[in-house]
Amino acid sequence: MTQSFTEENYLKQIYKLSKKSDKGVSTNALAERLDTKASSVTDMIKKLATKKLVNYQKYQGVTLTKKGQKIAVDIIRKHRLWEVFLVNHLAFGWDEVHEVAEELEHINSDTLVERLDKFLNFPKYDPHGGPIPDSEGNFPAPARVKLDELEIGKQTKVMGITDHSDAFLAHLKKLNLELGVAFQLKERSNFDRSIEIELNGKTIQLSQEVAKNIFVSYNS
Amino acid sequence: MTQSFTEENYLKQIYKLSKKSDKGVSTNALAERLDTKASSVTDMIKKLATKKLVNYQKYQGVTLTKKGQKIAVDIIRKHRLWEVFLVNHLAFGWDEVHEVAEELEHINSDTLVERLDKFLNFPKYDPHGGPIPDSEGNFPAPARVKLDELEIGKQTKVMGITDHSDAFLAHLKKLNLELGVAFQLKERSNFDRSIEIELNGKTIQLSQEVAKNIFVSYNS
DNA sequence: ATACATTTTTAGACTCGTCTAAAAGTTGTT
DNA sequence: AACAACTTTTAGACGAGTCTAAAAATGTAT
Repeated sequence: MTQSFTEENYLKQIYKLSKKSDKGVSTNALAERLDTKASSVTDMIKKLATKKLVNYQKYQGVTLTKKGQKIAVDIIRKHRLWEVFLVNHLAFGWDEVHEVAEELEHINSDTLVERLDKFLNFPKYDPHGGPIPDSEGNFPAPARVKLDELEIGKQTKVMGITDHSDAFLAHLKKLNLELGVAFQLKERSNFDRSIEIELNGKTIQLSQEVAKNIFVSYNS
Repeated sequence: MTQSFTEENYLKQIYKLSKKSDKGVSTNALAERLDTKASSVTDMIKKLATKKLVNYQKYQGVTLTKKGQKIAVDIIRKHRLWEVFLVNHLAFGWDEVHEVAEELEHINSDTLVERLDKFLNFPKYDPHGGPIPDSEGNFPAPARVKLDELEIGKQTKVMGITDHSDAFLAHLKKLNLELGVAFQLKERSNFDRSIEIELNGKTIQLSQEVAKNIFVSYNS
């Protein structure tokens, strides 16, 4: 069975949104991400459900089946491999890359993907730090990135720090930011690159200085 | 203005077919190439005509406008550049390449194409010998290929010979195969690679031995 | 030059993915 | 538990690209 460009985009977005919470993905959330209307989303979800790519019950949101998940992960694999190619070999900046990769990820050829992977030397992470799944769909351990460079919106976890001074440790302690603590990056100021994170329902501000010294996991 | 995947394929095929003769391209020929029905072709041609990409009068076949031609040549450029990439860098065989390039040629990014061109070192010919137009749409001089390696169906011209013996020259003379003579390659036997060409309305058989010693132009 | 064969176009219908407007279901508040 | 607010689904329509069947135009014989 084969999917259209459009179906693939739905599956990819369902995948991404279902990482953010463990409930089914809502119609509205999907509509917003795909820049379309809720009614269109309902239609497409029904279609994907008949293809056994998603689990769906009216009003209850949607989740991917094993089959649907495999396809979604495969698209992410392709997307990230192409990003590596564009940045490492075609001199694209990490910020120019996304749009083009968005098109390339739908090219359909297993041979192409495997040979590209080999050509790129089997990279584990894309230029943004995103882990690249292998052809079986297994992700490598999440990459560590500086919190200062994390993408807005990411759900993440404290993996380590670079500054081990007592002052810094004390500062973190006061904020309850210990190793392994999970939180979400909400905003980054254009002015001073200070950030706002949400931890246990509380919103906390961090300066760029602090953010630079914290390593967090970069998840898919 | 932007074109769909499908429109681009129509333009490309119209371009290719109009090289074969100087009349307008017929609806049926196009239908066969695009693996669709004549009625569908008529519909699409009307649409392309309103977009000023083709010249069209009912029952009189179709030709490309300047605009349409530019788009077609651009797609050929992309197709051939990707072929070079696949063969030279991803270890594809020249025969595995076409299908994938057929998809890649529709990726839409000028930046991508120009950087790919640079990465590949501005190649002039693709792995089959097809000339690669520059970004302005200008083709380099046609490549010379051995007649033994020319694709079936190609309209071509004698560009040179490698065997200069009297016997060979006499043989060619008898067949009217002189420098500059135009003809079309009709068939190649799977058994002994002898070929059949059409020259001035006459069909002529040539052994592989002869074909190997004749250079012909490889046109777009 | 008329009749037959072939090519091309039209007419109407279908699928895919989308939309708007309205109905139905869910959630939160009091 | 009932109302309001929001979310989701349904119903009906549309554009793109395709199809079949039939009509119109063109080409080819004799």
